[in-house]
This record gives sequence, C-alpha cells and structure tokens, in this order.
Amino acid sequence: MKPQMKPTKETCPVARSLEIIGDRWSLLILRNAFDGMRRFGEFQRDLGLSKSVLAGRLQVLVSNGVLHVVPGEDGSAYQQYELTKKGRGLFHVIVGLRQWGEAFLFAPREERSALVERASGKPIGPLALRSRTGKSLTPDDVVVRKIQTSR
Amino acid sequence: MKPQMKPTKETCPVARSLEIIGDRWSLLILRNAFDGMRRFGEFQRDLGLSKSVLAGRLQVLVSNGVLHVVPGEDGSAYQQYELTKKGRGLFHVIVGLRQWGEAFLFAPREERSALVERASGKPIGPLALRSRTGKSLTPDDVVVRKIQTSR
DNA sequence: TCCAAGTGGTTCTAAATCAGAACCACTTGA
DNA sequence: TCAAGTGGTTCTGATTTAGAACCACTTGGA
Repeated sequence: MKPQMKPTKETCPVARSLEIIGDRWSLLILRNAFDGMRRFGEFQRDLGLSKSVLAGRLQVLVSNGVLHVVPGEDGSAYQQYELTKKGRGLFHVIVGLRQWGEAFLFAPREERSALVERASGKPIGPLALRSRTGKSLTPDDVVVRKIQTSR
Repeated sequence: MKPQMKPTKETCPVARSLEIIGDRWSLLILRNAFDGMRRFGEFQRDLGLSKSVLAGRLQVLVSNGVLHVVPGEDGSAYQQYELTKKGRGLFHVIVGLRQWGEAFLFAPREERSALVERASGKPIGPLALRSRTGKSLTPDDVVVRKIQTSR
C-alpha cells in the first residue's frame, strides 16, 4: 500500500475512502486515535501488530491528511500522531462499526466496551440517517445515482 | 481468513466487527449488495477482483450471517446473495464511508456518484449521532468505557 | 437433442503483503 | 556516562492475493 497513491479513477466515494482506510489495522488505529492514543508505542502495544506494518499504516494516514504528526505535548522529543479535521470526519464510520458490533456480535449480557457521554456517563443514541426533511431513512428508501460513464 | 473464526477474545465491538468485514473487498461487496447486486458474476465484473478472493469473501459473509444464499428470483438454477437483517445493519457504516469520501476526497465540482432518496431523487441528510436527549455529539463529547480486565 | 457459451466456482503458481526478529539511531533519566 | 526505552528500518519466512487454468453444471439457440 503506497502512502499517496496515483490519482484514482474511482467515482464512488465509498471506493475512494477504502483506498485509504480499507483495512483492519487502519480502522483500528483510527479507533485508538479517537480514544486519545497518540504515541507509536501505544498503538503498537495495544494493537499487537508488527512495527513495520504500523509504521506503514501511519505513513499512509499521515500522507492522506487523516493524521498529522505533532511535537510531544510533554515537551519530549518524541512526536505524536493526532487526528486532523479530516480524520475526525471518520467518527461516524467508527461509531457505525461499534454500534453494529454491539447489536449483532455480543450476547445480551456479554461484557463489552461501550461508548458513553463524557459528561454524564450515559449511553448515547444510535446513529441516524434522515432525509433533509427529517424523515428517517432505511436502505430501501435510498438509491445510488451513478456517474454515466462515457462510451 | 477463515469463514467462521474461533471464538474471539475481543471485548471491543469495533474490533469484532473488523474481524468479519475489516477488508476492502468485503466492504465493497456490501456496498454493491446495498446497491441491489446479487449474482457472483455481477460482483466479479463490477469489482474486478479475482474469483478465488470473491468466493472466499462471500463465504465469510455468509458464514457470519451478513449475507444469505437464496434461489435465483428468475427461477434459474443459479443462487444469489442477499443481505440479511444483520447485513442491512451495516447500512450506516457504508453511508458513513460514502459521506466521508464525499466530504474529503472529491473536489467541489468533481463528478461522483451520490446517494439520493428513491422517491424524490433528492440528496439525503448527513449521518447524525445524538445523545438520548437529542443533543448532537462530536468525538470530544464521548468516551469509551472499557472492560476492566481481571489481573 | 446437441453443443457453444456462460456461470460459479476450485486449484495452482507467482507476486505481494504481513509477522516478527534483528538491528540501528536517537532520547531519556538515574 | 550509560542502560533502558522509543521509533523506526531491514530482512526473512509465512500468509494472502491476483490471475490463469481448469472443472462441473446451466442455459438457450440451432
């Protein structure tokens, strides 16, 4: 996986997104970044992946503007990885994975981590997709309008 | 990637989700399934991936209850792949990838596919995450409450 | 009824990617 | 000053992927 790929010919936003973050380690790195993790060694210890793969993934994410490298906040010489605005834009993707996992991959009383409001400690609501007039949307309510490819 | 893995020790719903769908091809298969695609050959032609990888991914998705195999609706002998309820539960994940891609990976006037309401053809609203009292939530408003691992 | 073309795979091989160990350069703090 | 730690890079063997070849079955027109 090259850090910054040559221009893609994909016209689908899903496909373009997956060219950057379409692998398990990248999504787990992002999960951990949302969780406040910053240092290379923290990611490495928590995820248990090889250093060469981690270094490669971080490079892709930095090159694509999802993470940026900043000086250590404690004044140390070690740099840290931080989510950019673009990176924070992936919040709903990570929450979507979490809520799907919660709904379908855990038994009712099985212990699992949970996303809660920082201030109150209360569970949050489910992700919602609505029309611009406020109507709740399901897969059957929407359709993808494709680009007409020239012949 | 085994179709049905041995029991996971992951307590994080994101990690469990990614054990099943944490690769680019699986997510693209799901995108196409939401788009109404059903047949092996359709997926294969549209995605351009090798048949052995496609067969493997479909098997993982079927074994994990995300897709199921149904008789061809036109009475032919060929079977088709269809999203289950569990599979449709991934709708917000796919929409999240799409909306992120739209926001960050396309130039303002660059042509791309779009998700619209089936009935009206109008663009849909953005995914929203709210507290149970209706307050809009950002990454800074939430925190992951971890499982206390025994020592 | 026959059969060429198509479908949905499986198997095999070469290429690419990954896991993990070893190594390197720099930083830290006692 | 130096042992331990950090953040990588490089290398090697293992695993996965891409794609070609092949197989069994289905389809539909001649």
